Amino acid sequence: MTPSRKSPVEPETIEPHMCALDLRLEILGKLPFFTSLSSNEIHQVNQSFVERGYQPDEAIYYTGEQAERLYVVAAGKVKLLRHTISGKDILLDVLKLGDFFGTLSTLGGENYSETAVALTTVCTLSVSAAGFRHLLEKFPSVAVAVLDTMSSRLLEAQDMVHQLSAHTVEQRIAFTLLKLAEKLGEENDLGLLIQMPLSRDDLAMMVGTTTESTSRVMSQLQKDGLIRSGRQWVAITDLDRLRSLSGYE
Amino acid sequence: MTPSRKSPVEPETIEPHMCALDLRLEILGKLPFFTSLSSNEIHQVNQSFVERGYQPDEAIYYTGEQAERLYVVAAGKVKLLRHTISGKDILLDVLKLGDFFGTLSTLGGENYSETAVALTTVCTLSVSAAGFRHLLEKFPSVAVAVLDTMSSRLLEAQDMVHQLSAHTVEQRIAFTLLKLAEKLGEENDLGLLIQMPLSRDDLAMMVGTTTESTSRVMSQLQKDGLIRSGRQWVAITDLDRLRSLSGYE
DNA sequence: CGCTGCCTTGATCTTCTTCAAAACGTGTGG
DNA sequence: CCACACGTTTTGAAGAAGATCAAGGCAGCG
Repeated sequence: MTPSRKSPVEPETIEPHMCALDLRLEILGKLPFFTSLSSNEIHQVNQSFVERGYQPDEAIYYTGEQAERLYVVAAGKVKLLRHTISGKDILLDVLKLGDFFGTLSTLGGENYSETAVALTTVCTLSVSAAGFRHLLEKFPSVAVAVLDTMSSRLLEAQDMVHQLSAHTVEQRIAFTLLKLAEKLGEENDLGLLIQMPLSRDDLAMMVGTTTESTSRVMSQLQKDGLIRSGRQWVAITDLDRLRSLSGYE
Repeated sequence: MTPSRKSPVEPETIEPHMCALDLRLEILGKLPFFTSLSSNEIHQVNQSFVERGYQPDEAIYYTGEQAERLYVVAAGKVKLLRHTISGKDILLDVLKLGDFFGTLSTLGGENYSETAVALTTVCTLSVSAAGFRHLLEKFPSVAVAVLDTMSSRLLEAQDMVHQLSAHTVEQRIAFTLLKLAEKLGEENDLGLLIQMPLSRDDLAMMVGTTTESTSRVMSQLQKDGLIRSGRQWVAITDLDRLRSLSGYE
């Protein structure tokens, strides 16, 4: 049943030149924050940003560290997690090209509330809290754009709360797969493939359950023909049924 | 055991004059958004706001309605809820004097993702999305303040996700009581009293469980001397033990 | 005083976790 | 190219946590 080849997920390869100047400008210009700016202004903005690369599984920052910077994903994928005393981590979000993370507070002096880890090879652009505040004050339209982004993030988090408190593990997994597909989905011969290495364990951390429970549910979903999945990859084959399963209005 | 008198929670009485002009200015001036403005500027801001009163249990807006306004609580308390198909609502947050709700998106054209209901007699000040956008562009410092507020809101929502996915019902109730006490707590002879009508059912909706489970946990907490509680009210008598129970770092 | 909500308590049943072990896939080094 | 080794995934069985169903109690209010 399961395809006999290796993971269909493309292993993101990033060459050193990928964070080069022209690329940077293009990436910054496409950020929702800066779409309203002229290319000249983008150039100014670019001055404030610093680039940096990370290897898979390398941490970008840890929970509790002084929150000093705002990051933007310039290439690759990043995951945000929280730890618990019991060692039962939870995975808050997965970020791709153009997503930002770190601190949006312009005050500084706070701590990161989550840990950011490179999921693939990653290149980030980042700006200090003070530098960001500067940008906001210089370009009021940026502030408005940031606000809009923030409010949709807040909505997402509340969706998550909603989802966690009122649904079964199966429903939560269905919902999470749909969300991931929306963000990282790529149509191919297997179905709608989620473009990231995604283990049962990752999924378990996202929906707040165990690896075993996740495995059982995934097996069932596969048997029912809603998904196809193998080692660290998942593709959706029946969006409609998955959606109705998720119980989301 | 239980005090023989009626609920110790003050029934918030609001006189018609409570939304009067001078009061409005005072309230607006105290909002985190506007603390940086001069009293003259506050006067300008005030022009954009409209006031309105609500009775307990009256809806301010419903999920799915066109999201056109940003509200501020000028008096009383407001709760935000989400509905599910199964009728199992969840309670996202309780708001008090100075808290804002509604839409922060300056775009308009979106829908409210939650329902806002007056918990007590309530007076709100509100501004249209367009009017708010106007304020942001006129006073850049406001935008920065709004952002900071937003980012702490986002953190709260993520805390909630964290809490829901990794903890037992008992821990979640302990945590929720602590959060409510932090926001609405008032020291008195019973302990740290949560100043709002708070039923078992409300709590259940907040932690994503049933009325019965909540009742069992609350009885146990009372027996163990961590809280005192009666019909629609809760007071905390042992903060430390409650905190350690909640399992929150 | 009796009605209407809230709150409590018990018994049963479902869902999910936990513990344990085996099967599988992938990349590695012989 | 094969075989081994490691991490991932699967499966089973026992147990715990919580949901559900069903009554009954208690407070406040007309």
